[in-house]
Amino acid sequence: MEHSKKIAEIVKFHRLKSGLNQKQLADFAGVGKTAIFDIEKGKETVRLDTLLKVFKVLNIKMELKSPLMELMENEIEKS
Amino acid sequence: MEHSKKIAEIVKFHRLKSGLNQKQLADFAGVGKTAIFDIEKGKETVRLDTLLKVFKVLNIKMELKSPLMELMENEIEKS
DNA sequence: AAGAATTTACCGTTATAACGGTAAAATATT
DNA sequence: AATATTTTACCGTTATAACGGTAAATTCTT
Repeated sequence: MEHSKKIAEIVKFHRLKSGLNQKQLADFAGVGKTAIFDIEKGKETVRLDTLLKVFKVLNIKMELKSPLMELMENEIEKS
Repeated sequence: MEHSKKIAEIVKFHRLKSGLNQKQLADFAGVGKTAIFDIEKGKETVRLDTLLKVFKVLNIKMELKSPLMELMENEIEKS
């Protein structure tokens, strides 16, 4: 499954579990109703800040992982 | 630290470890040089697809986490 | 220190994300 | 089945992301 489809599923699931409709989630997140609709339809071209506002309301955390990541954390703590 | 600053750091670190300059990374990712510059400056308003193209080149994976997530995976495997 | 490479910054142009309004379609409720 | 709620879809407007060009500032190399 592509990334945005997974995001779509996750957002919709969390919204429903929170007992919100699209408009309510939009208002809580401070975005337009269209943004929620688009995200849940798997739109790839949403802006990061829009997505993050929605994640915040739904208590979803974004993590980045890579083989180099622990190496990076070591270098940062040295600084 | 805010989200986009962390993203900025991570992208820059990975780019340098890959031995690429901003233009080269931009070309590999199929985005403009300005996009890399903006991401590394912590711009929040980048588009998701732009960010994901860059992540792909740098072998960075995006994961979403939440308390509800395992519940969701269970429900999906039932379907 | 001089020169080369890279990054930062600004610009004008183009494409389009975000928005709210509206209405039809789909879903849920009674 | 009828009604209410929610979602989907389309629209026109506005704001701005993405882009490449350019040049100044910074960093790296010799």
